[in-house]
Formats: sequence, structure tokens, C-alpha cells
Amino acid sequence: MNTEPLLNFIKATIPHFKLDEQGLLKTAECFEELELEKGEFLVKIGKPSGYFIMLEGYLRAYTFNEEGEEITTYFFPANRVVFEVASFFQGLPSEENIIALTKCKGFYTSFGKLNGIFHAVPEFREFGRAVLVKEFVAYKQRTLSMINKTAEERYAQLIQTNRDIFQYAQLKHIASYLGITDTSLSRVRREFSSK
Amino acid sequence: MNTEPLLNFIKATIPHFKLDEQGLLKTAECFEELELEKGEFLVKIGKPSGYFIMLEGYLRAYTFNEEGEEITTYFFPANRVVFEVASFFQGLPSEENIIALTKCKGFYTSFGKLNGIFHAVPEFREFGRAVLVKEFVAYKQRTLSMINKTAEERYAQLIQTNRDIFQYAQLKHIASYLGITDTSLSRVRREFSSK
DNA sequence: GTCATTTCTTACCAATTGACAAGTTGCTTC
DNA sequence: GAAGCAACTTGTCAATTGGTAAGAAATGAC
Repeated sequence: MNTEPLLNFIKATIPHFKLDEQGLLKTAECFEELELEKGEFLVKIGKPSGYFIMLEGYLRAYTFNEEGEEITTYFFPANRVVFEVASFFQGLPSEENIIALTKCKGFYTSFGKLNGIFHAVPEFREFGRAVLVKEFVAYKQRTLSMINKTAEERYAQLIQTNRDIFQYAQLKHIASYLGITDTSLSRVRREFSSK
Repeated sequence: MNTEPLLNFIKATIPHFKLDEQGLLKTAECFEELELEKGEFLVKIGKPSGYFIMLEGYLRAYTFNEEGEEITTYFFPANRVVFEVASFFQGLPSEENIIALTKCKGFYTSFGKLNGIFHAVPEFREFGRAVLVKEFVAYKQRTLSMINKTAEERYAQLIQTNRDIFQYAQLKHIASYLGITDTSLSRVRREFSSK
């Protein structure tokens, strides 16, 4: 297993990470390489979530509303750590599916193993916290745009920050992610492109 | 300083917390008692956020949109840990104000001191993580209702889960928290109460 | 107490969004 | 190629929400 990309990712996340041989080895040991084909699930509803450092690919998280319709809760681009927080950290069955929109590559571990590294490699704890904080902050941002931006503004923002998504995800999924119907998104797109 | 309520809160959060004299003392040492009068700020925009274990009271977090209008991002009831995550954990100036809606009581600490406890009292790290995860999960839930619930459903949900808020917060602030205008909330309330 | 200010409600109209249905396009399967 | 299916767009109408203004109610200053 070539662990260099994994360690690079960790170093990029926390510049303070020290590379003593011991810790480096222990850290790498706890991860396994994982590849997902398009359409494969990283997390399934009802099952526990793992912890996936994704270096290539795109993922979509979704759940179902009372009417049984899919609600897309998140899109994950590459170079993000992907996990369903309640399931992973609270040991609950996941309430979300996370599915590969493209072929995905990265490094995978479980809660038990991650805790093992936290215990054995103190510097690594900072990584765990930084990741949790980063994802939390991203979610706060998302909530904020839901409360104070119009559908069109949210669409424009998504195009700016995550244009690739439109290449891989279906518009109906982008619509539910933006909190509107696919019909509405279609209209928004027409008006937006006429500007 | 009577640290019993503080330690009870920690124990309630993580039942595994061991009460060895040493760690107990060190933990308590890092907190100071804090009381806020109604209208006082816990966090101010531009300043760093602290970490407040609030045992009594209600707080409101808010920011401003491009038009300079207040947007309420969160209401904190008692028995929650209150902090602005990006500011506290990433050392950034806060982009939110957090203000007391009522008299508030609890225990306060800074990032440096909290890290000190994490270092000195390993069991306490679990508390820090549990708190972070809990707040993250709460925010995810909030985002989900913004995407797949109507304003009236969100209103009904807030009444059910947080009825007290209506006693302490202004309706215009509740409106922006729900992502609607105060005019709209007024209508929703009329229609809701006529059912 | 009065006055002034803010908060909340209501009314009116405009803009946005949703629900439903029909039509187009593209893809898969046979 | 034809048939079937899913994704996307468009149109129509209804429901929801926003913007503005006016008035009622509550609050605070004096």
C-alpha cells in the first residue's frame, strides 16, 4: 500500500503533524485502501458509517422524507473526509445513504481503529478534531444560505464553488440539495443562464 | 466555587467519566463561573469565541446579511455547551454575536485552557468530542428541516421542541431563524392557531 | 401618566415556488 | 430500428412567501 497520499492529506490538514517513524506507521496501519465504483454505497441506511479519506471522486449523501422521496443532504468532492457524523461517532445506525457518483479512491477506517490511532498517536487527535470542525463549519455555512439566500442565489453559489457537481449529479438531486423541486430548478436555470 | 453542577453536566454527557480526585480538580480549575445579564454578549463579532457550559438561561446567535439585517442562526437553551465553532476551534474572529435572552449562568473557559484539560485529563477529551458531535448533529437536523419542510412545519416543530423560546425571543428573530420574514411568520401563526 | 419607539399583525399586490401534466430528449434493451 | 424508461423542460394554475404600508399593541423614556 502506498501511504504517501494519505500522509500528505493529513499533513495538509494539520501542518503540525510530526512524522516520527513510529506514529507514521501506526497511522497508516489503521487505514485500508478503498475504491468505490460509480453507484456503490459507502454508507447504507441502517448500518454504521465508516470514515473515508477520499482523494478522488464524488459522493452524494441522501435520505428519504415522509413521502418516501429522496432528499440529497450533501455532495462530497475529493479531498474531504466522508462520514455520517451521528452514526460514526454516536454508534447509531445511519439515517443516510452515501453513494458514489463517480469512481472513488481513498483510505478507509472504522470507529474502533480511528480511536486506536487517537490513543496511540497523540498528534493525530488534532487531525480528527480539525476534520470534525471543518465539516461542522461547512454545514453551518450551508444552513445559513438556506435561511438567507433565495433558490437562485444558492444555485449561483453552487455553480461557483462546485461546478463539477453538475457534471456528475442529476439535476433532481441537485434540486433537493438546494431545497427546491426539480421543476423549480429548471426554471431557475433558464433565468440564470439568460443573464 | 461550587463545581458540582459542572461535574454533573460532564458526567451526564459522558457516563464513562471517571472521578479520580486529580482529574476532577484539574477539570474544575480550568473553568470559571460566568453569569450574563439579559442583553449581555457571550460572543461578539470580530472577537474570539469562548466555551460556555450553560446551565441556566437562553442565548441567541445571530449575524448580518448583505443588507445589514439581523439573521438569527441559533437559539441555545439551558444545558448546552455554547461556542461559535469556527471561531473557537480555528482561532478566527467570530462572525456571529451570541447574546443573552435571559439571565444566564454556567461555566466558562477559553480554547487554551480547554486544550490544557484535554492534555491533562484524557477522559475529558471524550467530553469535548461528544459535545462537538452533538452540536454538529443538531445543525444537520436543522439543515434537513430547512430543505424538506415548509415554513409552517418548521414553526410547528419549533413550538413542540422549544416552546420556551417564544417566551423569550422576539418573533422577528424567530422568523429569521426559520428562514422567513416576520410578516410570513405572523400569517403562519394565525393559520396554525386556527387549527 | 404621556409620548415615542419598537414589535407585531393585517391587508394588498407582486414574486417565487410547488403540483401536476404534457412533451422532448437521451439512454437502454430487445 | 422500435419500445420502454428515466431525466429534464415547459406550461398552467394554485399555494406560499416577500415587499410595502398602515394600524394596533406592547414597551420604554421621560
